[in-house]
Amino acid sequence: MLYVLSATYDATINGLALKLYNDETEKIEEWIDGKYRAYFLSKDELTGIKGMIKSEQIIKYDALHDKNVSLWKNYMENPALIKTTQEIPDTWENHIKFFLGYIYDNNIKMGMPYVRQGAEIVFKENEEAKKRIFEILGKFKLTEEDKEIYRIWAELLEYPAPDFKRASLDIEVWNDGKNKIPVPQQALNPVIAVCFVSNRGEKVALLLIQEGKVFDEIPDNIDRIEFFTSEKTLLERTCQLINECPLILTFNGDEFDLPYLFFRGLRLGIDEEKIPIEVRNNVAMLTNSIHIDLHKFFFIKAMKTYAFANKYKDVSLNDVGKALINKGKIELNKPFNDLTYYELSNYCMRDGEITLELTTYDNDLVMNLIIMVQRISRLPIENASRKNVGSWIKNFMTFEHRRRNYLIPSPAEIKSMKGGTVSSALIKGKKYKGAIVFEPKGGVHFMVLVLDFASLYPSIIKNYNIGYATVNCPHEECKSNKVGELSHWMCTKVKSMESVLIGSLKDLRVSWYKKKAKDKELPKALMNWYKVAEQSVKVIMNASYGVFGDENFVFYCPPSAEEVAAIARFITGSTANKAIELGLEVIYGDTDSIFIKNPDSEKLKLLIQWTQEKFGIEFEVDKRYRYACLSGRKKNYFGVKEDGDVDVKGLTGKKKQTPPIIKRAFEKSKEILSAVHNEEEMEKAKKGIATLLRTVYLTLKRREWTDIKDLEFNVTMSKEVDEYEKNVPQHVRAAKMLAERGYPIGANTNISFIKTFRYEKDGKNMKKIDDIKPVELAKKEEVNVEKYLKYLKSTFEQILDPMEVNFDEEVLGIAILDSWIQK
DNA sequence: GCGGACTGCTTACCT
DNA sequence: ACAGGTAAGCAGTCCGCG
Repeated sequence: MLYVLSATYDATINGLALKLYNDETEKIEEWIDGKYRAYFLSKDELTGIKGMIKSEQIIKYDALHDKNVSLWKNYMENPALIKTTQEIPDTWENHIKFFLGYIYDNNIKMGMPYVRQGAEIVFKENEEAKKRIFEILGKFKLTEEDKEIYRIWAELLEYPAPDFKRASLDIEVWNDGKNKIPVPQQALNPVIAVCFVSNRGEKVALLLIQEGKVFDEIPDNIDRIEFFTSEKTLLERTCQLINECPLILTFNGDEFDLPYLFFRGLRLGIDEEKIPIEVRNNVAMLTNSIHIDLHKFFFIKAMKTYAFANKYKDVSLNDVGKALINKGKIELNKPFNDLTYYELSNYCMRDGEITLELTTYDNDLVMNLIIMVQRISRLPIENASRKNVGSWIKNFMTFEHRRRNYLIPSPAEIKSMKGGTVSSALIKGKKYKGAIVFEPKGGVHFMVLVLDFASLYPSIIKNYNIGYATVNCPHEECKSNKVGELSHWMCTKVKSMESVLIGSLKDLRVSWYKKKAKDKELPKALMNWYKVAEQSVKVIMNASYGVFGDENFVFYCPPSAEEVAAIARFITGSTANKAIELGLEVIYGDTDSIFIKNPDSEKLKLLIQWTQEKFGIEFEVDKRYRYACLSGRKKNYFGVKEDGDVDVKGLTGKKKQTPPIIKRAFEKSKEILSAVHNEEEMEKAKKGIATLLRTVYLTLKRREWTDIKDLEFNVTMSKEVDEYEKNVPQHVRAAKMLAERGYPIGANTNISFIKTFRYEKDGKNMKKIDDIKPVELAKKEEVNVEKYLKYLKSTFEQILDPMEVNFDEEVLGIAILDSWIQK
């Protein structure tokens, strides 16, 4: 079968080219269509437009005004010419990319199986999947119109995907260790090593023979090493291997490996046509195969937080590898040039292995996530794996407009008709008021239940018919349909597209995929597939409300976003009030959750019943804490589950910037706290933690740490050094020091620094000044121990305060006494 | 000229 | 280019004092 992975505009034929993956030959095939012409719409008949081939009159439904409109559909010679029409007033749909328009108008199911039929390709149905879809649809009571949408989603989610053949590619470039990062566009230094690792078991290293380098033992984890005396031949061989593999995976290949190969190839006199790499703005495409840059994929914020639960902190191969497959980069202590052939190929091969395995671990989870996102978003795989959720949602909503023959409104039209927000945010600079967070009751609470609303925001979008067309709709009779505190009203006559698209995905997830993902009765492969489906939908669900409040989103609609948040406050707020009214003890709650201490089961049942009936949203016990320890600060607590698992939320000890010496103490405290079942054991735990902290305190005080790296703060520098205009934070100062010494420092790098001090002349006296230094430059004597003790204290106060332990008296008191006795 | 109070910036977290 | 709400620490500024 042929899986549609990619769609592009091909200027040489002025048409569309699809890339299809053949799962029998494991090769990419091409399919082209030179007939399709892009078009735009206009209110009036237009004449004298350059490149216009023909026009016809059509009818579209205008959702903003809830009426049909007669428009002119103007076909254009080529997509470049459409751009020139964007400034003409009363025109629509001239921002749509050629290949996306093609996908919409021809209902190309991206990522789905097709077969050839003569010159055409047709969708290949799968009987087993069809049976399951039938079963799924039976679970819902739906109108015919809605049923079709559920069916379309279910089809995309149910059809199996093949085990795609793929290989990772990694290159190493000559470097003399002076910390200069090689610039791809210049490609001054030779490529000395190239590695390919495929999921069919092949591991190949291409090495450049260098003068003076010793031939040592070849690592046994490599199938094949090919040595080259000429770099040009090595690159030609690389191109050949790229062409032979349908999918090429890299980590940062968009910005480095592929452009480097391309420009280096040109520099060595290889014909541009013979290099199968197309370097574009921040993206590198392959002519005959498909390139997926995993750095881009793991950088997608929604993926990072919702699919991978923030397990990796910075998006580096080392960090992601360690976090997801427990495999990090090989640490080097000398420049590439000084490595032996063995060391070099081993290093390069490891990077290649990590890159490949990131897509194969857990039954090809990541590869399947990419395919699933491609299907739901209906984007070419290169776009789906690089673009953020906003692009996914934009694309499937645009698709749905074309499918229903709706006019796609311009962002300006939505904005001018729907206006702005009416509430004010608590945070300066934000557009509207968001979620409610209850004041936590600080202290240790035994037996705490956490109840929450399943997919609260998507459920609100569905149940309250939120959308750009339905919020503050043009009908007089809808104006009284208000919920919560805001003045916006929702349409009672027309269902919003958002409520159907997002509501159906939510329904499918809640009543099918969530259960099936855990169903051990199912064949293993199917259960795994369901896990992927469940996760992909979750990622999209969690972001679905936010996009409506993002001014860059094409269907940006501030009142929609604001109304969703307001209804959520209303729902969670009334639920908490009802709980109190029933005599339950609410100790905390955040956005969609409510923490109840030791509830009476009858009262709890009543609350759940009341809530389900009143709001029609699943409200259930999500977690049971043997005890929860609330620091008294919002978004800042830990809870110990019945199995002893410790859930830590927002505490400083868990933050990535916290120095390892303090983090380790925090982890040990978690172990101690995990064992606590009652008040008595809690008393013991308090003593255990005090003893633990005393040790850390003394280690710091006596400067007895073994490695200064234990003291480093790890902070991400999110911008370039010179973009910090308002002030210069500590980590940026550290970055500057490193940059001066030639270290490669740029945006999104992690900066490790030590808090230090120095003396400065103050008249006749010397004055102590707080300072910082990059860990690479800091010396033991300079360490500002006082700062670390302060940080230790504030980190642990978050758990000691609620446990009624006084840091100074009960922890330091012991420590001071202890150090006095020892002297 | 000094130092505390205050604001704003930045990062990392929560839902 | 999803959203807003919160904690914490630091940079820089304001302001009263004298």
